[in-house]
Parts: sequence; C-alpha cells; structure tokens
Amino acid sequence: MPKSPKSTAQSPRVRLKDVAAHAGVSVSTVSLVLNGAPRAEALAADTRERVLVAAGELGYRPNYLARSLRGKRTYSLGVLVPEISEGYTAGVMSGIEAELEPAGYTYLMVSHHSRATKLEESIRFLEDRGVEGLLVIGAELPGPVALPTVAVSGHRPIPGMTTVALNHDAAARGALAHLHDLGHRRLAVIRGYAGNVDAGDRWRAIQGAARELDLEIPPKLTVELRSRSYGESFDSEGGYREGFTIGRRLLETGEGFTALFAFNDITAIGATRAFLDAGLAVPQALSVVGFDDLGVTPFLNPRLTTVRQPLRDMGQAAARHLISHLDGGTPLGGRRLVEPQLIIRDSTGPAPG
Amino acid sequence: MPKSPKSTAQSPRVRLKDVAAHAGVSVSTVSLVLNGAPRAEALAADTRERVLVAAGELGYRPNYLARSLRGKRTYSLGVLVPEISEGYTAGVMSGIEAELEPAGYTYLMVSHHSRATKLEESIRFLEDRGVEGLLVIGAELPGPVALPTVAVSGHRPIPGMTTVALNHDAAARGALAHLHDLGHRRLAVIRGYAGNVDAGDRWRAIQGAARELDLEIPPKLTVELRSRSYGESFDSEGGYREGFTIGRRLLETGEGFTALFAFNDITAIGATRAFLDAGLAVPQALSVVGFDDLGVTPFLNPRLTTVRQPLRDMGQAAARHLISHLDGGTPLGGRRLVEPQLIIRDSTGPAPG
DNA sequence: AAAGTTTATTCAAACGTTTGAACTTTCGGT
DNA sequence: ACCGAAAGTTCAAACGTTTGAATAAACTTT
Repeated sequence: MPKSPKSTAQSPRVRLKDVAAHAGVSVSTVSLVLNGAPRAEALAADTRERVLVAAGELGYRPNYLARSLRGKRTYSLGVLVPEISEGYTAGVMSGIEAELEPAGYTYLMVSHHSRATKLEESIRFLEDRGVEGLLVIGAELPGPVALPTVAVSGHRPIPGMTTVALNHDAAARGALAHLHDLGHRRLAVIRGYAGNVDAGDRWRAIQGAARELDLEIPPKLTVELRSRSYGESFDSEGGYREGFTIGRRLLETGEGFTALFAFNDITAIGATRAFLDAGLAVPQALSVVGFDDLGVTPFLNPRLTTVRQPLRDMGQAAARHLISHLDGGTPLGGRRLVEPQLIIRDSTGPAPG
Repeated sequence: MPKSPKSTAQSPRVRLKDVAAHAGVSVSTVSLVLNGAPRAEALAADTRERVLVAAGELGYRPNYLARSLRGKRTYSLGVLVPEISEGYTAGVMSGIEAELEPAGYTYLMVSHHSRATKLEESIRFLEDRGVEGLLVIGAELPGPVALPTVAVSGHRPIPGMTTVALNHDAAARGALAHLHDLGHRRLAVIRGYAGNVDAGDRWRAIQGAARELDLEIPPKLTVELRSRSYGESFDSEGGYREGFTIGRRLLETGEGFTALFAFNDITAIGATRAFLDAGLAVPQALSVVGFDDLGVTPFLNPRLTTVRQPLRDMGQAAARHLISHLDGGTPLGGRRLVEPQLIIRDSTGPAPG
C-alpha cells in the first residue's frame, strides 16, 4: 500500500490567508507589509504592527513557488559543470556558492560531462525549471543562449555573454620566465586535450611567451593529451598514467631538453615519476612545472612547482557578474581575466650544464 | 537606467492555453493528453493525436512552477553537505547526481560548514523552497526533521530516518588484520576530530578489532585531530601539517610501535613525511595505513596503503532510498552499511625485528 | 454642505497548471 | 419516440502569491 510522502505529520503550512485572518486584515495588506513594499508606508503603523505580530505568532513562511509563479522572479540560477566530482569544479563551485548564498539565490547544478548534446539538453532542463540565468563552467556553448549567461573558462566570445577566464598569457609568461631565469632554453610541453576549453588558449599563450623569451619548444617535444583527466577527479589515475608514458616517450625521442611544462599537475606528477625511474633527478637533471596546484602538490617528493588558478575567485566573479545583471541590470558581455599565480617549489631548479 | 532581465528577447513561453487554442480543444484536454493521464484513454484517438501534434508544433514545455504549486509535488530534494569543495563531498555528490538525474529529480545544495545553526537554518531554507526530502551528508542532526530524510555517514539512529554509513567494523578489522598478518603488534592511531561524524564509530571499531586481534594501542600512542581536514579540500595543507607534527610527536614519546593507522590520507601523508625525515624508512621501519583513498595516493612515494570508502556508492544508495520512499512509499529508517575496501600498496610491510 | 482630496484598506485578476464534477452528444435498448 | 447509459469533452475551482485598480472613510477646502 504505497504511502503518500505527505503522510509524515506535516503541520499544514501557514498561508498568507491565515495570517490575514489572525490579524483581522486582508490578504493584500499582509502581503504588502511582509514584503516591505513601498505601498506599505501608507498603512497605519498600528496595522503594520498587528500583521507583523500575527505572522510571527503563526510562524508564517512564504511559499516560494507561488511567489515565483506570480512574480516572475525565481531567484534561482542554473550551473552547468563538466563533472561534479572534479577538483576543478569543486573549486569554482565553492566560489559560486559563497557569492550566491548571501544574495538569496539558489542554484540547480547539472553535469554536462563535456558532451554537446547533454549540454543543450541541460540548458532546456534548467530553463524549464525557471532559472533566471546560467553559469557555464568549462564548456564551449554552441551559440547564444536565451538566458543571461556567464561562462567560466576559455570561451570564444559570444555576444551578450560574459566570460571569466584565466589570464593564460600571464600564466605562460610567468612559468616560462621562471624557467628562463634558471637557464633553461629547450622545453618540452604537454598540451591539453583538444576538447578542453583551456587547451587552445594556453598553447597559444605558451608559444607566444616562448617566442618572446627566445625559448625553444621543438615540435618533437610537444605532446597532446588524449583524455581529459583534470585534477583531483576520481579517475586521476588515468591522467597519471598518461603523464608517465608521455614522460618516457619524451626521453626516448633523444631530443635534448631540460624542462617540462605540463598541462596539469596530474600529468606533471606522472611524467616526473617517469624521469625519476629513468635515473634523471628532478630538478637537478630536469625541471618540471605543473598547472592547477592540487591540494597535495606540496606533499609530493619533490614538491611540485606549478601555476595556481584562482578557481574560487573565478566562480565568485562569475556569480557576481550574473546577479549584478539580474538584480541591477549591469550589461553582460566581454571577458574578465583573472590572474594566475606561479607557485615555486622544488621541482624546478637551474638548468644543468 | 536599469534594464529588466526579461528584456532579453525571450519568446513568450507557450502555455497549455496556446496549445489548446491551436488544437481546437480545451485546456483540460491538453493537460490530460500531455500527462498521459488514465482519463486520457477515454478521449478520441483523433483528439489525442491533434493535441500531440499541436504541442509539438508549438514546442510546448510545461511550467514546473505552476505544476508544482497545483500538484503538491516538486520533484526536488535538498542536499546538505559539509563543504562543497571537499573531495568527500564531491565523491558522494557524484553518486547522488547519478541517481537523481535519471529519476527526474533536481536538488538544491547547501553547505552547512559543520555548524549546527547553519544546519538548522539551511533545513528551513530548503523546506521553504519546497524540497520533498533531505539528503544530509556528514552532519549530526539535532533531532527528527519534518521532511523525509536520508543521512550519509555516521549518525546516531533517529526514528524514521535512514542512515547510509560505512561499515567501520569491517574497515577497522580489514586494516588491522592486514597489519597483524605482517607481524605488527603495537599500533599508533590518529583518531578523528571530535566534531567529525565518523570519528566515534571508527574509534570504537578500531578498539574492538584490536581486542579481537590482540593488538596493543597504548593510550600514549593515540592522538586526536584538532581540526577537520578531510581529504582533497583546499585547506588540505592544514591536515598535512597536523599529520606531520603528530608523526613527530609520536616518535618523541619514545614508546615503541611499528605501525600507524591514520584517520585520513592527508594526515597519513604528513606523518609519513615526519617519519622519513626522522630517518625511519616506510614501510621498512614503520608501516602506515591511511583512510579515504584520495586520487593521488597511488602516486606518492611510498604509495599509500589505505581504506577506500565507496563514496559514490554511498551517495547513490542514499538517493535511491529517498526517492523510493517518495515515489513508492518504501518506509525509511534503520542503517544501511556499505563495505570499505582495503587498498594494499607500498606503505605497509612486515614488522621489523 | 457639496465637492475634492487624502488616507487606509480591500477587491479581484493573474501567474500556468491539475482534476473532481458537470455537461453534451450519441447510441443501444425498449 | 423515449430513456438510460456510455463516450467524449469542458467547466471551474484550487494551489499561494502579488499588484493595479477600486472602494470607503475621514478630512479639507470652498
């Protein structure tokens, strides 16, 4: 005998109507007072007081569904993330949450798993649930969206959409300048997976910085990742293994190089292991720079030098832009860059020789 | 001049009424057909067809707000997590999401930051948003909740509430038996932070297993963590440092011991470092077992032996129980244990001597 | 003392659904 | 030819709010 979920003795909710009856006024009056509407100023102070007291005594709490249905505002946003379990996502989300909560917004989160069809489907899903805007993380949208949208991470410009992205130029310049200062001149690079939103921008930035600094990145020493394998995901093992084999392959090329700049920490760690296993000390024989700054990087041996993305700040900035558009009408559009930070630890050192 | 968010040319949504007009029937008919209500069977096949076509042509998509307001069901749940950026949370969430999405449920997530006041506030917040049930992760509820609730992680039994928890006995027995098999007899233990929901159960389980196996855990060699410092959080550095100092302190006691069982991986890693720095090889001089199985544990040096919690499964099980109650009336209550898995790597070895 | 104005409050429609009850039309049976 | 039932469809209320327009009462103004 299926039991209705409502069967849990749920004291019937107090409605505006109940408060009105208790205070001896009309429903409209109660609504006006409780919302602090400008019109409520015209009410007798005594009436306002009575309403407030009644609402307090009955423990009135508004029905957001009804309010939204009538009022057109839902104060809820949709957040599209690549994968909820990834460290990248978690970092950005913590910023989004920090910004949204005090602003009184809720959000619905859905993972798009980097699939275009799932992405579009999810957008419709969220629209249907009445979200007022979208926060899109780590995805390339096929085109403009009907809803106000702010994207986090590399995105080719779409009119009317703000993008919050890492300053890849600064990231590349910082890391490469550091290596250059240490005397390195020939560099291996692990490029991102082609489907990754950051891969293109980052690679261009690296090439630019290398040119500026007169660093050489031989084509034979640039490898592209075959899979996603972002940071602290639960399948980080794959990224590690890929880094490991890439590291070995780089050594086998026979090309001389003294430093490696990896697309992310996890592959950097894998490659480092390959180097160590081959008898090449890091950083004495070979320097390694990662990207992301996973929580554990400082505990590795050697502690990894890496570029930290301010993920939390990025999420926060994105959320802030969106609600300031929704609440205040600030126009959306353009790019906001956030600055990376080079964290120098023990995996980089003077070039040998 | 603040611009209304609605100003983005948003083609006015198609309502039931529009479909009705287009198909030449009443709103009720459309509703019946589109919902596949039993009553719709009584309608002429021709009419049903016309409605379906009309809905398709106009691209009708229901308004969930209106539907929920009228129908009493919102198909949304509230998820209370300790901290959105923690690996523990991310793992459980990925299971919850996997289960909820195909079932057509949405969820609102809020972090309680392990504060009781925030927890209660959040519950009210979620109730007000019309969630039909609650998934509570890593928190001790003060008492029964009006909403159907399933908890993940240790929770003293509350009537009418299901708890999905790790089988701590199995976890402790597995880890300790492994150490016992290797010849270890005197053990150091890092206990969890008192505020952690798992700390108590785990400690009791460890004591029980130690008694069974005749392993000694001298009081001087049991230390309690002072801070949370779960897994792959962004403040994991704190946990690492705490593990490091604890490791040093354990050595300073002068008490002999050959193995350490830590409350989590991050402190295990810190302690391991302290041991290595003191010239004690792991696992030759000292064995270390962690807990959680962070994504990077296999890449450490030595690779960490640890107890893996099936976080994703736990989230999935919790979500499944809740929706099967909501949809089918399955009664809630009791405890569902999930089994841990001991992952043997290189940080454990035969006891010296 | 009628007309106008201000002050305080309420009416009632609307938001987009769902659904119990009511209404027509058609039909088979007498 | 009439009745009762079956078949097909619609009415209208309800869910809990918000808000433009309307009302009533009290107070000015002339």
